[in-house]
Amino acid sequence: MTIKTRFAPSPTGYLHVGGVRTALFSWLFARRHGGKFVLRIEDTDLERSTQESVNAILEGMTWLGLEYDEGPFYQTHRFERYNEVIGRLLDKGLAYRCDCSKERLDSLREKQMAAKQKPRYDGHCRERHIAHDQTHVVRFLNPLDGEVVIDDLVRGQVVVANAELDDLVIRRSNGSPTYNLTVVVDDHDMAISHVIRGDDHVNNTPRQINMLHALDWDVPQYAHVPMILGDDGARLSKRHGGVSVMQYLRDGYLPEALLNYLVRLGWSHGDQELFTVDEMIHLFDLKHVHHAPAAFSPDKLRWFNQQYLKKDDPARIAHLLASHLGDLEIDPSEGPDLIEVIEAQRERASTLVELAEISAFYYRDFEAYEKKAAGKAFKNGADAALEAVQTRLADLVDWERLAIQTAIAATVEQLGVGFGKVAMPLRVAVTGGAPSPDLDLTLQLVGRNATLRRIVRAIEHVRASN
RNA sequence: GUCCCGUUCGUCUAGAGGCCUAGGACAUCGCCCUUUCACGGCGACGACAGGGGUUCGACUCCCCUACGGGACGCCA
Repeated sequence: MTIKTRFAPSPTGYLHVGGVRTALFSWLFARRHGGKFVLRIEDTDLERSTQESVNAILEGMTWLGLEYDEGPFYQTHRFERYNEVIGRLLDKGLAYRCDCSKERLDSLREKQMAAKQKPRYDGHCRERHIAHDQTHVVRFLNPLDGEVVIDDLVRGQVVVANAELDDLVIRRSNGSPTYNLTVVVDDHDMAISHVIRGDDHVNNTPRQINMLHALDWDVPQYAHVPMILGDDGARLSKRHGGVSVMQYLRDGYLPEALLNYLVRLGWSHGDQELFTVDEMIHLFDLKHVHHAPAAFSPDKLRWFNQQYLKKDDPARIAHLLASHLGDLEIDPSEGPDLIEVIEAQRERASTLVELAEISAFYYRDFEAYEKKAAGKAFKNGADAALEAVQTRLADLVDWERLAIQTAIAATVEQLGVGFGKVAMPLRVAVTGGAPSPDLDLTLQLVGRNATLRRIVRAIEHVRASN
């Protein structure tokens, strides 16, 4: 059997991490088994679907590298096919028209709730044989007896009694087909072998299986993966990661870090935390998908991102970092080599945004000294140390770290003080207090002119404030 | 309310009846490294929801309770 999975979002909002995680699992499963991955846009809700949302989905998939082999297919382009299937169901007596009023349905629901029953359609129009009229909804004739068994690849066997189900609407009064019908038709037409989706769909599965049976079509394999919760255990919301995936791009996350974090949310391979995309593909399986919902942890995502920041190709990071530096109105070509700066700073940041912020001082004079650092470094006497080291640095023929190191050491010896007495004020003078690597390397990268200029500025600052 | 699903450190998780004195990761705290900040290393704290069974033996199997989530739309 050819393995084929799909990701089928509805374009009614941004693409968030929950959706991405489901897409990732589907994609991984297809790749793992040499199958195909389909993208299908479920836009039958004409009211709420928007082109912006479609774009957001496409954009997100591209950013994360979840490339699809077929699609995107749009359900709104397939209404003719859905109607054909609905017609077939009608002809076979497996669906019927219903003209129950909203009022009748509402009061029915109220009565059932009051009687502590599950609210559901009572089949009122089943035998009424309402004549053809486009304004009437069409309902699927669900079996009354028996049960539906789902052999779910992650949860095992799930059994639901048909008595719990009702005759769901498959065509609205405006003529458009509904979700449960379109999924069944599309998954069949697109030859989907494995339906991997969020477990908010388990309740729909028995209905879909019944329709599949009515149509005499094969039932695909199902795998319902648990949902992602916010870090407070409640439903994902904007407060904790429920934002558009593109926000993570803006916030300076690397796509592979997000993917790595997400694959570990609900899936595991022993104790392994770090997976390259290739490893994910080779190791992913449905068997190790956890059954319980998982809470999203921004802290751990940051950790993953830092891991990737530390080991990714600097040239690639440079490319991505440039745009974040641009946001700070910094042009990296007007300063030290960006690759060298990245190699010096990378392990001090968790995101590209942070990396840009702590690297700004290499490219332009900072506005103000970091208060705590300045308080410690700019004590009385710091001006003398700065003056002494400035003199030696100004005399350097070669502006490179070894020479710089020697100059600092000579100053320390000349003054007869501890290394920190010179190094601390010097570091703050040059970096403003930002996290920075070894002093000699830092000064080398900042450059002679900027270094000397900043030392003078610091001397003035110390004298003015003491 | 009814149905479905779930429940291991604060969080993500390992765990397929004896390998569990319950392992790893994030976070937190401490120590080491150190020229700041980090990285790294070492360590500490910290969990099988509760109760009944089954079994020589239960985190693992069964039942009940509690709690949590999902579904119950002419949304998907």
